[in-house]
Amino acid sequence: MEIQSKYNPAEVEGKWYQYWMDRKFFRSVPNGKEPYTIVIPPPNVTGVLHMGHMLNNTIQDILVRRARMTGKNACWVPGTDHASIATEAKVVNKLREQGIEKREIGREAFLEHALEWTHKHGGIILEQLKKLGASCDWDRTCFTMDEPRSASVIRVFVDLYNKGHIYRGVRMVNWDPKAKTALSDEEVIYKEVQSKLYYLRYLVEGTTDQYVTIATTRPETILGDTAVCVNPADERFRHLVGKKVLVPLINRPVPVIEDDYVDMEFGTGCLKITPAHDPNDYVIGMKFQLESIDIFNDDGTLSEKAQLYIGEDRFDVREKIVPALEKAGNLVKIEDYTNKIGFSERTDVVIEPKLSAQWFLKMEELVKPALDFVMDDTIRFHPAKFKNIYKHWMGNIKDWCISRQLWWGHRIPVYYLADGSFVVADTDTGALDLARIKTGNPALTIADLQQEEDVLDTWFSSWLWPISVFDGINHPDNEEIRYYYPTSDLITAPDIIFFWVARMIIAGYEYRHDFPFRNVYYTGMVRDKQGRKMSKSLGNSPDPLDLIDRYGADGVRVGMLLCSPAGGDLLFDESLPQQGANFATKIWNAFRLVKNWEVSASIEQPEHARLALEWFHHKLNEVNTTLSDHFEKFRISDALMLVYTTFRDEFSGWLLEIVKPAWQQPVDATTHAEVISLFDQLLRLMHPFMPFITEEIWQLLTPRTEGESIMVAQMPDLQPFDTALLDAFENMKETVSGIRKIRLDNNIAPKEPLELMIQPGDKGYEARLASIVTKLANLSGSSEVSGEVKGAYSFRVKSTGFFIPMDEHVDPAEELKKLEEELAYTRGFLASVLKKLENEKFVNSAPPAVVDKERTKQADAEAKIKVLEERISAMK
RNA sequence: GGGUUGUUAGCUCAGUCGGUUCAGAGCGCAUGCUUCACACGCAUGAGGUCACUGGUUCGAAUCCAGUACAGCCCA
Repeated sequence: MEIQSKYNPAEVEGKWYQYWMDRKFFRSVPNGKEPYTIVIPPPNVTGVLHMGHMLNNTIQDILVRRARMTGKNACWVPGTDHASIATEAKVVNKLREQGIEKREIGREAFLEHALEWTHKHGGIILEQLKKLGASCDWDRTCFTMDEPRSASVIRVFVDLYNKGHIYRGVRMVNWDPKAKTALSDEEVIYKEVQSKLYYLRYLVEGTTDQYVTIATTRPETILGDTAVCVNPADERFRHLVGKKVLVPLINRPVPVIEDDYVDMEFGTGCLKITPAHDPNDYVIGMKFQLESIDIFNDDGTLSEKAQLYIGEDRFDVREKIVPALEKAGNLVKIEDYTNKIGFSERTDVVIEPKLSAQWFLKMEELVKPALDFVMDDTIRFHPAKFKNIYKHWMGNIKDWCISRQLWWGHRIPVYYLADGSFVVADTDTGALDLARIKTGNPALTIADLQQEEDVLDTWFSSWLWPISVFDGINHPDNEEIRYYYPTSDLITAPDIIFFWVARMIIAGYEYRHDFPFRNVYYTGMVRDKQGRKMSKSLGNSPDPLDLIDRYGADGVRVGMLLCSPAGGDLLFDESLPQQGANFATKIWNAFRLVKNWEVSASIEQPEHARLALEWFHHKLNEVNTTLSDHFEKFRISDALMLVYTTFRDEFSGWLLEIVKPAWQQPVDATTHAEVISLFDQLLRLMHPFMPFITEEIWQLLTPRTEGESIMVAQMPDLQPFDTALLDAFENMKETVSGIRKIRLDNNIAPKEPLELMIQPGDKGYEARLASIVTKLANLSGSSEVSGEVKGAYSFRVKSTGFFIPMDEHVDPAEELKKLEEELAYTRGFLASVLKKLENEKFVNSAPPAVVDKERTKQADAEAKIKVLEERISAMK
């Protein structure tokens, strides 16, 4: 067989993905096996794959592939969400470029444009995931606005309304003046900005020279002021309480009130109150029954109620009102000031707190089981530190504003009657029936009902995702939901712990009376090398597909994981996928070595090969056991590092080097067959991390029948291992390293054979492994001695002394110096052990096992000191 | 401002709930090697008062308290 000297990921990866697809290996249907289920965090339908997706989906694929190979019925459900605000914004922009305004064409036509957009862009991200190797069951691909999912959302809204959990209320919401919609608190990003603090003085009514000075960062909002507030304990302003002051420029008289909310230390200690445009002022406004004057239009321009600057943008007005105030004699001073301002996550404009009528979901009752079952580890968070954050949020939960003033989304199933009252039903005919009953008027028609214009928050559909992808809302008893729910693991980023994770848990308990997933694994955020978030504006995010082109999907997958502990950020650098690609090459080269051996049935298996293979069997069992433990604890990075070092160091570095026949010599058939078998098992352990190269090599390693694949092969069984043999082998490695070091220090070529003499102690050397040392260290021979060897280099492993006689090379003074350093170190170590053992309290109170270990250390150190002392005295 | 998490090698991080020669890994760095699968490699090595200060304990990177600094969440 001809094997290419270079591994070519681009060729191999496409081929095998198609092979898996053609044979429906990703497909899952309920059967008698234990299910393993992951629902994908649905990416935004208009988005493209970014580095966060790469990390997130790599981890999911690793878990799913491993589950499949450990006998489970693995099901990974892909899908996308409709992303109300982001998608609507993109469609609006696109239409605007064509000179079309959303309002002009109306809701129906707009939705057609949005759907068209979705069809055009919606599949891109899922196609990109295929390049990564994602083993999703593509037949199950869902969309939050497809038919079953939409019906689920509407059904849940109606149900929660009927249970009394949903209400309509006027609240101060986060208003996005660009998208012209309310946002939930979680969609607001607070950023620190350099702004100004303006000190303005208000004339006390009925005087001509008495003023009160307030400080504000938003001078334009004075037009909506309806009070000035001071702290009741503040002597400076006592005389003003109960009087009125005049709002500058418009001379509206407003009362001076007192409330201990006001911080006496901040600004002037005197606070202007604008109930319509500040959440805290709103609370005070309610308390004192102040008038609310809404001076802004929905697009952030000033309304007629502002009296001045009508129709002008809020930021333009800020520029203009300052000179006007100065001219009117109301501006006292301006200071630089740093504060945090909320920005829209989607449109990045400054959020305007605004009073408006919205739909809310009451959270207080719903969160109860969702909080308890996380705190008692029914649902486990990895890492567990996120439990605290979760608890804090759940404990301080506020009602969820679920309405959005948009068209792209699930239209709220509320139908208004002419008198402003409303009915809630999942269809318009259902609503009509309810309306007829409610009004007692059987003559009502659908035309008499006006459906709510607003749509639901996108998260109001994603929170049902683990249920709705199996159609468990519409058909709660269907076979799929009963088989796949609860799902196994959720892999997501911590920044949506409230948006999504918490709410899915809430919905799970409300609609399935059970948790939606057993484990939640929080990935870190992918940052650049300097620790900055990857963003389009910084241009510091590599294109994932370009990375796959250059390093192969396997290389990128390994690179993403090499350095990403759960919950910890990943500082991405191209050296990481480079390292992954290098590792793929390493595997390929090991394969070439093994596959290019000439095999001879007529030669005996050498002793060193037999021993090394026996050792590696045990090593593999040990690794497999540790690997299972890592996976159980979601230490995915550690798991990868383990297979990485096992393949590179133990398999390639030790095993293959030992069994490798001499140049152009054949290998015996027994050794060859065993190496192939061990290689096969290693490939299985590595497959979840590097699906493509492992499949390619697995298929070439031995003849396979049509339809076979490593991805549906089973992982090696967990078996016990001989730790004594593993320990002995580690000592052997130390011996070989000791000889190599002597060669390096003395410039002795590897080709030059050396003679080794061994002075056995009670530890550090096992004669049965001698043949391996002889091969690896290129020894001309080895023999046991009982005493000192003169004119030799020496080193020790445990209490065994090793000598390389080299009269012509050895510098006795140098050798003596090394020995004395080693002796001093060992004596120091012994002293610290004795200090413990001579301490009665230690001997009496420490566990016997610990004391025994100390005694062992003592004995080992004493033996080594004896060896060293003998050696030193012999040299003198 | 409130809450919360962290601070271990040049960098990124482990350290499995106080005890194996426990101070580790990967990368990077240094030195040597074009050795026959692999220089995308191999061999060997250097690097750390475990942020600081106290306390508990026979014993602390690990537990407790405080300090400094940093991050995250919330207002």
